[in-house]
Amino acid sequence: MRLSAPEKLRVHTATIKSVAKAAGVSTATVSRVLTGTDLVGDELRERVLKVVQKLNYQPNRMARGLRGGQRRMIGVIIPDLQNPFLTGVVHGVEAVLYEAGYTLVLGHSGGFPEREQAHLTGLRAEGAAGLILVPDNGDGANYAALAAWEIPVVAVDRVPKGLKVDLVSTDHYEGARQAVAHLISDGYRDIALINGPDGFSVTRERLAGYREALSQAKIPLREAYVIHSDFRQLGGAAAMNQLLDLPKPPQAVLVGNNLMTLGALEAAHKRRVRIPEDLGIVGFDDMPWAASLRPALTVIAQPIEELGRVAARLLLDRLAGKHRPVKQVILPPKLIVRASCGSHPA
Amino acid sequence: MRLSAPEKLRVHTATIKSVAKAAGVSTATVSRVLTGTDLVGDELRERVLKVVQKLNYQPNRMARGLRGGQRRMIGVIIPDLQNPFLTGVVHGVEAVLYEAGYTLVLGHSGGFPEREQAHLTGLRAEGAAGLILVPDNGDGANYAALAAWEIPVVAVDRVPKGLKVDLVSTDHYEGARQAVAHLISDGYRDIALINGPDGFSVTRERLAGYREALSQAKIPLREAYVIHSDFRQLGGAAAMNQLLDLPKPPQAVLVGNNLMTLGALEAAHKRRVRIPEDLGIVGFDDMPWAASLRPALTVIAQPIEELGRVAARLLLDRLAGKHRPVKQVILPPKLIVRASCGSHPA
DNA sequence: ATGAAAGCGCTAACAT
DNA sequence: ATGTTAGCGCTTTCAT
Repeated sequence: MRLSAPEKLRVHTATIKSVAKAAGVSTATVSRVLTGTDLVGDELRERVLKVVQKLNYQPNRMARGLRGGQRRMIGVIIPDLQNPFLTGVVHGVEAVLYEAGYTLVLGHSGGFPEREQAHLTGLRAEGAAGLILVPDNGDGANYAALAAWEIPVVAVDRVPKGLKVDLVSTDHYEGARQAVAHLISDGYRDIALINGPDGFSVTRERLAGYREALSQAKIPLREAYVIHSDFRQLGGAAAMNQLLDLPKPPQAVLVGNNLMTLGALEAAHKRRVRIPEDLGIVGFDDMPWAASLRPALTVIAQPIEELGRVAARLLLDRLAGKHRPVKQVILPPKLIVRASCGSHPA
Repeated sequence: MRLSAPEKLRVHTATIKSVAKAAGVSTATVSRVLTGTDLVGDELRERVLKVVQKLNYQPNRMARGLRGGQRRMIGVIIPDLQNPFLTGVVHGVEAVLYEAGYTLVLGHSGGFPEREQAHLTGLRAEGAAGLILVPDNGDGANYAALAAWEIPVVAVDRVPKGLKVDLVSTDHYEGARQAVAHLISDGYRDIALINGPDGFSVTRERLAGYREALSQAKIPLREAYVIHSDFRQLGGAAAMNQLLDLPKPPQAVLVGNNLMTLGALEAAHKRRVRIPEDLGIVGFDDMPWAASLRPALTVIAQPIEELGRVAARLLLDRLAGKHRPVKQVILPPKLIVRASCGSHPA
């Protein structure tokens, strides 16, 4: 698709040339005034500034970038714009990046590897200085090109397949272990796990934590109690239904993210399961609505914004030219006990 | 802040020149092959494509844009990245824009007018082809510059001060009217409104709808029942507390957005107010968690993604060069009755 | 301290 | 059908 009138569409904007002419100086002087790279006499500086003001002149970033200048743009790619965990991370990233004078460009893949790819190549063409990535569940082919493209990359929450980069993540193993241990101490024994999709690092780690807590309490693991869902609300509901349809339904469930928890809760309500009497629930992520749910939700809270802030700082370090080995920062989760699980009448 | 080693940082990337040399053709031929503007002989085309592949060449968008080419980037600015209503709108925008081959660059102001300003000038420098804007509550000074900058702009949800542009919005007047009328039909008479901040168009319209419904039922409006809050969770809680502290607290409340509703609900729970027996609640926006709240929430649902889609289409029209007068598209809201209001024992 | 001029990577007008 | 070249708006030597 081409624009209909490419020529006419050109907006008449002030350029460095028009400013120079109006101020009666050379373009170099204007550039110097604006970038502050070199001293300019007070009189000329004044004149230039005045004209810039009057013409509402704004240097063209493309032209600037072209001349080999510093790139001040950071790409951030997340799989889902509507997942509050992810937007929370972005919020943290931005707080730090903005402070450091970088612009953030946000892309999201919506679960389509080709979109992630499109954003990747787009950001490259746009000259992004660095990349913060919450990897989607592709086969890693996406990242092959990224490896060749030598800009700093930091991954958040999940390990990108086939890419050796810095990683910031919560300790999902410990989170799952704590949650299940808490449920056990409440008297629940038949405990299920609604986990993320197969293939994610988070998914593996949570499963490991779940196993550990069970084995610690000498409770055998039942395959039917571990379900792989899709991080989405509908998936959570489907998983819960599947569990409740079992000949021997679980007494408690640990759900692997915020949206799936919402779905699971809804499904339980529909079937008139009483929580926490008939079924205890612990969810991952403490969301603004967690306390207002029916019943108020016990959660494993991740330090969401901190994940983003740390990721941004790691990137800034690399951007500053620090060469150090690839690093993993693992932040601790926190159990927040509310009303969705309680003493089980075992 | 300057990068420490600007020179060394330049990533060695294939350019059109290196491709041309490697393929033994001129740069013009490479350009022609890649843009498809002109026919190129099969043999050369083959050769070029092969080299492009091998060198993993990616045309530099900045250089392209600089040459007066079409701009394919659309800026989207929202006040709050963490408000699911807003991310829902962006989702709708993107669906359409992506289809049309545009890239979306997302910025958010976080309630700071200077950040909105920064994004505006940034997008301008970056050469954005158009802008979709959910205005923040500034004094309109931000948009003065925007008016001079002659690119298409579409506003969503709120009327930007001092800017005459296309607008897409829900019928907030009708939404508020319906909600209050429903509460009245349920037997509630003392009905409060937790509204948005003063100065927003939405705020005015909802107040008008609220007034209309009351006057229709011949219920006098009480000033103390109308509270201006801030669209955030804490604000909603504070407003609810203020209402419940009144000598004569309301029997029902209409809350002006999703996050404030969460806060209001939490505050009511803390004070052990029974809903809907003691207090009926209707909230704006149907969110994924609305049905799982305690109690399930009656809401005025906005066609969130549709708002975004329509906005994107309006922008695409203008981008295609269609000149038509400024237009307002007002979409209908929908009342969804759940359990947070019910027959009131009047 | 200031100006002239080269050149960033690319496309398009002009040659051939 | 292909190559040569000018120039997009800017920064940055290199002169002066």
